[in-house]
Amino acid sequence: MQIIFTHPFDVSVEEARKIQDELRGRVVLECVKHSSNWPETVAGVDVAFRNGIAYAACGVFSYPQLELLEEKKAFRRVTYPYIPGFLSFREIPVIMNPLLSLEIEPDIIICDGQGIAHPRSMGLASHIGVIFAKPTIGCAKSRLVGEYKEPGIEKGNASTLSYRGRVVGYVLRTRTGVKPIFVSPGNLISLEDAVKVIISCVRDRRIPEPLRIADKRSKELTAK
DNA sequence: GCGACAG
DNA sequence: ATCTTGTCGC
Repeated sequence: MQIIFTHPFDVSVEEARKIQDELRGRVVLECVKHSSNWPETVAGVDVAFRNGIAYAACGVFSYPQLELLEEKKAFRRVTYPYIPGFLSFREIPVIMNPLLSLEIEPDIIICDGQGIAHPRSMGLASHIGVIFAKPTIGCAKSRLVGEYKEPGIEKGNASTLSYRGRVVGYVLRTRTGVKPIFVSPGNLISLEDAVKVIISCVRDRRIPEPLRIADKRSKELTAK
């Protein structure tokens, strides 16, 4: 993969806000040129923390079989605190190298956080999507912004997530009786396709496979 | 000023 | 996110 837009990460909140406003203009909410069997591969990326060190893991999977094809990991000292709305600046530094060193370039990258369901439409997934000019999907375990009505208790139910009068994502019940997940497009993909892909990546757990495995792997790194 | 707030 | 024991439910 190639970086097509980069910037310094250890910035103040004011600078971070400016960067987000600048990157926002580069987000594309539709798929660009792809065949009927797109995507053929999807990647999941996640970061775990321990003692001031951030551990990242990313895995590339075949789609829709979801067989693990390649894995890349990395760790880095944490240099940015967690600030709601600025998660990107804390996680992207350590996620960068694993993504760059992948031999198999994934068609879509699934991120553990929001896509455009963000105060400035620049959640982690959108940020990563713009930096790499790749399709990305935000898949979060809880809400950052937006209103929605609780989806039905049964697996498969969903409701829209709206923010400032716009539908920015979907609240998906991936397991009966279990807390739903929040899906929003990151970049170069439509809301509909983002949801379809995520649904196809869900096996028998709440979290879609690519992300579940990446989460597992990053946490394993934490123990060593 | 008060409450909300991805990971 | 991380820390951390037991415990409820399929």
